Amino acid sequence: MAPPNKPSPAAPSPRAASAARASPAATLGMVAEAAGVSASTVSRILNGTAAVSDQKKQAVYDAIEKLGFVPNPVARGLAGGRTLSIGVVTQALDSPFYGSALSGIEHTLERRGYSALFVSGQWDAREEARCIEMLLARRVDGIIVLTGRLTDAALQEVAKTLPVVVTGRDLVADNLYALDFDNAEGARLATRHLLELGHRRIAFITGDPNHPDAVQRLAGYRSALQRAGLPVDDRLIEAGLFHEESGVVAMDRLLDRGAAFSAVFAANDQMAIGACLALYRRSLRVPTDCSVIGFDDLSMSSFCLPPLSTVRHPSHEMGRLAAEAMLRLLEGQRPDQRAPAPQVVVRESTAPAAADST
Amino acid sequence: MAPPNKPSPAAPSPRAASAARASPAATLGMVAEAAGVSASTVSRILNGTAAVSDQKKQAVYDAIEKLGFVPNPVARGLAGGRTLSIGVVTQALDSPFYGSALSGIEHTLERRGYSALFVSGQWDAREEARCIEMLLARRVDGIIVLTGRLTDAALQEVAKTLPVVVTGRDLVADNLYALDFDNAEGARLATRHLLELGHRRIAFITGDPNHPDAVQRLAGYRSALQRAGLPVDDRLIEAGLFHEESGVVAMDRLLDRGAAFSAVFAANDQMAIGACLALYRRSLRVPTDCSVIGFDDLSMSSFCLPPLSTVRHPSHEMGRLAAEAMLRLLEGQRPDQRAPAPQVVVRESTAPAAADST
DNA sequence: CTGAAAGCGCTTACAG
DNA sequence: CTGAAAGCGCTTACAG
Repeated sequence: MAPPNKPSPAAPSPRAASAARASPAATLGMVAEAAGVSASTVSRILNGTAAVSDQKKQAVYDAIEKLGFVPNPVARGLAGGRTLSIGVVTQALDSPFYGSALSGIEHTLERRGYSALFVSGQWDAREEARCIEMLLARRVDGIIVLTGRLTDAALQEVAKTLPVVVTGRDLVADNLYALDFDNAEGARLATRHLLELGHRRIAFITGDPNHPDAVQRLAGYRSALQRAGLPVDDRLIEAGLFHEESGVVAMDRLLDRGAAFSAVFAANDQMAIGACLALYRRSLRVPTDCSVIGFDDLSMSSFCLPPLSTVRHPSHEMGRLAAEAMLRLLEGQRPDQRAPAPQVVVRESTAPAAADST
Repeated sequence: MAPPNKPSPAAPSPRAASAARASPAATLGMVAEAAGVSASTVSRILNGTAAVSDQKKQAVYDAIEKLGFVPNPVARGLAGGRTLSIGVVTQALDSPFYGSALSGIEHTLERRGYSALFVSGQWDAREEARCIEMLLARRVDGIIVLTGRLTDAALQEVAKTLPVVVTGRDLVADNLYALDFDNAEGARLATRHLLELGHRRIAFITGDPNHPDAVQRLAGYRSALQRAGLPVDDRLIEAGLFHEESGVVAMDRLLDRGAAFSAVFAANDQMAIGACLALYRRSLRVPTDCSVIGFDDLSMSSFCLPPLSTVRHPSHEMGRLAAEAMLRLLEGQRPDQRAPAPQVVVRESTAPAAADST
């Protein structure tokens, strides 16, 4: 419909042609020409940057439609400084907990036109720092850090460059939002659940002591015991590394040293699952011989044998909330998302203590 | 050391300043100036595009060091057509199988300077197509598709634009590499393992019939039975959806209809785990009352109670191989990576059939 | 071996 | 309300 004003000045260069052998890929300039307006105008319409007459607007939309134009985010990123991408540093892509959080992030970001760049820090502060460098180099618009081992100071430094949201910390700083989860309270609840069932000697498998979650959960365990007027017996505490195998090792050690307990609380579900296997190997039944409770409520935990009691730490929702907080930061607003309160999920791995073990 | 030839023409613009409040971010131009060479020369050194005298080379490296210069991949992508990023379309970020594959991809790509853009197709062909559009718009250098529901034709179409590697298919096309895994053989092996244990009535829980993996595994099951001269009884086949819950539902149905069987083969570990729970609910013991074998060998499967027998489908390695194939395609070479042969992993969920059930 | 110049596809002051 | 122009930070023919 729009009359071709002049011959197209932009014959596809050999480079462009090889980059897109299929469709030559319409550019904003081509849209402008087809609609008989300037490139600036097309850009403004696309970004809602300025009011444009309805007439031109329609012409532009028609041209976009006809040419199948999709703005090039790379060029957009270079010119405008915004790439519509958010960096996400996680510990691992193959973790049941983090995987679910990533999926929560992806879903809420994508419906707002952002895409996520996932990089994993491998539980190592130096790696995490490298991830952040890389994300900075790729000019992401913001960075979400899932817990991790970076210092608060390092995070605040990053926040001087672009918006940051971090989970698992209690930290306030400019251009940064911390979405904290009450791990201590969660651990307290888990321990209390066991106490209420009549258990008095409750073992604890802690997570990696370098991980903030681990120390908070240990603190919660201790505090629940103390509130109940019970001693904290260090011989009942064994360290794991948050994965299944470390749970079996920890439980083996507990058992080998002849520690007497009628219940175990593992600082996460994966270690609880490992602990159950160690118990099984010795023909000890859960929960008859020993109750076990985990932490996180992974989706797989309801399929354990027996289904695992745990404390709910909604990973998918945590991811969603973190992403929403990032969106608010990007809009220049103060985020206000709050993590849900921890809550015990009672399934079948915990039972009242036998009369003789109380 | 390099004498400042002329006053810097590039005072940081207000935009650049706000985009990087912390460090002003050195550019290639600044490096060139500091080293007393042209931007072209710096670019060539960085890319090894042409021989450069050692003298200038050294000056440039010094300048890069001093300024802490990191090339901007966004600009690089715009100018050179290469973004050093690979799009990966997966089904879900929170799947134990795919998560592990993604991690294999990430590791091998990152050590070659590429980064991965993960997007998930949600088990939906239309979603997958959208993911690919998005990746194309972001100008990734190549796309890895983990199985998925796209037609072969659609994939070939994408391969006209950029290199594609896809898993779970047997497909040859230009600029595309299919890394296939022998699902049928794996299923045959699993079934044969059960047969060798003396089982004669073996139930099968298939995966989503729209998924190629599912149909191949079903075929393998059938073929093993036939080779053994046994009939295929459709009443012993029940469909699941590849997740745990569908495994319990399928097993419930099998049990409810009074089908007689002494062993079950589930088309993946997640459904096998679900099946075990259903059995447990009815006080049926694994493997005493019923043997169960899965497929995939997820890392969690060795922690099941009892530890699950399965066929090894090495997700992490599959990811690594797919990424390596992509790297070769990018180098203009023909990939030659082959998926490892399937292999039964015998653990404790399978046992000889009781005398009366053979 | 090395520069100057044009260009990648957009955005954004700057002027109407 | 709308254009022309400059610029984002690189790469790559094109000429020496």
